Amino acid sequence: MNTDKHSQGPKKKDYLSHIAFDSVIFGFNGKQLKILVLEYQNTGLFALPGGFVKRNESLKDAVTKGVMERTGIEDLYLEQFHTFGNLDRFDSKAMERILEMNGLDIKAHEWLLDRFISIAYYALINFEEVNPIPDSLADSIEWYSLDELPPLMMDHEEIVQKALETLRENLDKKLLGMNLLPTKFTMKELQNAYEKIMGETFKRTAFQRRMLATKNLVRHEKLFTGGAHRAPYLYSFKIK
Amino acid sequence: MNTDKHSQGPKKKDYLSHIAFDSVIFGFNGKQLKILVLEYQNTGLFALPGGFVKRNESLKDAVTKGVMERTGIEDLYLEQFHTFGNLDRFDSKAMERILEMNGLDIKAHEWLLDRFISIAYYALINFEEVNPIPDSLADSIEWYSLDELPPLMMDHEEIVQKALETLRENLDKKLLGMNLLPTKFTMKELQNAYEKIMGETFKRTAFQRRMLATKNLVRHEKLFTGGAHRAPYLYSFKIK
DNA sequence: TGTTATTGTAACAGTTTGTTACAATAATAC
DNA sequence: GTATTATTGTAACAAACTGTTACAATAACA
Repeated sequence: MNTDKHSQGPKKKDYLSHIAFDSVIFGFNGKQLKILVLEYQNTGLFALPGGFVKRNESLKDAVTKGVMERTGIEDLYLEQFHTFGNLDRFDSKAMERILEMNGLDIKAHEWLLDRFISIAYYALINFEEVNPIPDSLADSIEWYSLDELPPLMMDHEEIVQKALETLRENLDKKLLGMNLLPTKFTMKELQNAYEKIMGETFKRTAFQRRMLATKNLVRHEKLFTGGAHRAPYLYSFKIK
Repeated sequence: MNTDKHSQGPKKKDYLSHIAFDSVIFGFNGKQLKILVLEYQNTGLFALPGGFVKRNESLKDAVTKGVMERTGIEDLYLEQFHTFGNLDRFDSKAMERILEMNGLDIKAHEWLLDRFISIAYYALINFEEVNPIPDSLADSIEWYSLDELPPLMMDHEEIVQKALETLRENLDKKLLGMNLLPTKFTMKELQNAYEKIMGETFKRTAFQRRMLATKNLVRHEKLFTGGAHRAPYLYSFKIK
């Protein structure tokens, strides 16, 4: 736990003004698709994990490091999908409240109340393999189902929607590189992931044939779960 | 022609610092695919048309207006495709030279020499239907074939590559909404556009059948070119 | 040794895509 | 007129892919 909770927040001189990033971290456990949401200290405000870009680091490094610091999750494969720049997208009142509730001086952090453009990234992860840790500004960090999201700050709901659209468009290409599933998984788990992400169901036999036809899967030993039926094979993604 | 050539450049207080945009304008005339490149006044520096975002306008409005001002082309359908934020992407020496050669005071425009993150957009247009006009900072604005591009400033060549990749991935979805072809066109012209953009050839009969199967085309009268052969039909895109 | 639930495939049909073939022309030459 | 030439619009067949049904091959348990 960070004990510097009430020490100084980000300093203007260290960061690029007007530039922020936000991340949509999709998590899956074989059954449900969720996303990671922060709740800010004593404010009732919910937001996506985000941050700012230091003057001396690349955008990509800033996002990789920033998401790690705010969630405690390492080795995320983050993919940029859109940059949000509407005029109404920044809510200085909310930001003021977050600063106030964290005992940070508003005058010293005035630059945070200005207009920001945000570059958004998404990632996929198996949420049973990670243990998210809230950063010093946040009260909690929790996995929420997409249909049970709390009201999110600013335009963060729009960001989630766009992330989901992009994820659906790229699923065939991206699932392989992502750690959404355990290293070894059954065909049923794979189908479940596809169905939950795409929001539609697939016929078992056609799905299985399509996946095997991609030549991206390696078959391993069978998985004996104790069920009174034929045991399924385990598969893993072929590394190209 | 802008006669304020040597008047003040963009003022720091009017713009969001550290934020720029760049555009890749693809042009096609039925035969060749080209992109629009600016050459800066007396510097030998070539760049994509770009600009900055005013504090009181949305990113989208800034790009729409900015591209119009720098190229003279109106009604472009611009599509955001990536945001570039590497550390090495800004070249302050080049920017200094551009200011100098345009008689702009470097001290007064120091903010332009700082690090910028750039949101990139692309557009498609029929380059015989427009007449690009260089803005006051630029010497010329010209259409260049992709394989005859001059060396571009900063990371602009990387931006062009990424634009081309995105365009290829989205061609089926995007061509319809874009004004790349004349209102009415033959199947051969459409195939030519596809081949030049995708960088590969297609079988005439299969291509024709695939296009007609999309139900996005309306057939019009025939086009009599004077050639000693059957006249092709003209088509236009169906507006959905 | 049955019974039950689930998995892996084969078989067939229906659809889409690749390839070849050929008839239907516009202009021109005679 | 009629033959010639280049190109276009489709049909016809094959190959590949997808949807659907059927069924054999199991793990565990009664």
